[in-house]
Amino acid sequence: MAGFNTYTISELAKEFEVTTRTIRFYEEKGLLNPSRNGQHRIFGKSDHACLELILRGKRAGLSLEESREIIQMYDPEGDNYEQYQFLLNKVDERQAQLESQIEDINQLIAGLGEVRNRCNSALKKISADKPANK
Amino acid sequence: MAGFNTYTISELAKEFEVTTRTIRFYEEKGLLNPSRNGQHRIFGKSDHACLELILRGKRAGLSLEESREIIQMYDPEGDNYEQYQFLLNKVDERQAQLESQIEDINQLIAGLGEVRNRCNSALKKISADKPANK
DNA sequence: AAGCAAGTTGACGTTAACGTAAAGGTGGGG
DNA sequence: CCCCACCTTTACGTTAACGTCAACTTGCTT
Repeated sequence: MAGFNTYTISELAKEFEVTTRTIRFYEEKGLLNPSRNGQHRIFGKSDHACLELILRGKRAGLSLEESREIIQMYDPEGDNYEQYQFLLNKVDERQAQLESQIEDINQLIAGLGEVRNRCNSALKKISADKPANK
Repeated sequence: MAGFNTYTISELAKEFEVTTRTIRFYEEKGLLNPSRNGQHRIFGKSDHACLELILRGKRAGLSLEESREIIQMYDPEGDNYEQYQFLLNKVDERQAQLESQIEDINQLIAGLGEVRNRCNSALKKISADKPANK
């Protein structure tokens, strides 16, 4: 262990249940920016937050590129009026996409509800055909 | 065109905006089961429904394997009590997974809300520093 | 007959997201 | 001093999900 809000690569790996290879890969892709102590990587609070976001994005079905885009929103490049307006638009776009994704998932769930109904009907019919055990 | 509820490969491709290669690939993987007129594929209503489900699953971030699993739920293999019970469990599992996926997405959206707030604050500050145009 | 659009089967190429093995530096404990 | 656990870089391997030719057949149309 090094400082306070810092992590070694294996600490991060253990906490988020990923391999060290995965973490190095995310760094390669520019999604994490650890500092160095000689050769060794030192991950800070922001790396921790980024990794959390990446993995959440992954569970949500986002690609690393999409997660990177979201990460960049948290850390805007310019600071003038147009930049912020542009960023707000991007935020809205991304939110719309995520919401339409929720719709798709809800439709899948609705479909499963239909399957469940059929199952229950079939089970009822079976137990009606077999009134043996009562 | 052939019959009533049937489609050629390019009709399906056009309707769902995918390539014919994609459709053949899904057949290769056993996700679609077109009948044949000689060499030519003839897709029916169930193929149409499956393709719709596959693409919805894709937008939701599911792999083809996961979509296949869901498809198989619609068309149960056995028909005895245990089979239906087993299927009901699978349905519940999958639904739970989809719901937790929605949670992840909602957290991403919440994060975007934070970004939006920061943006708006920054914009307010900028327009406060520049009361030139009243 | 000739050609063109639409379909077919291989077969190899590509990208993303890592896995996995090789070969080596580095600080502490026995 | 030597081993061990942990870290490093380099590099090739792998899987999913198609893309992209190439080389045909088939049916219609001119």
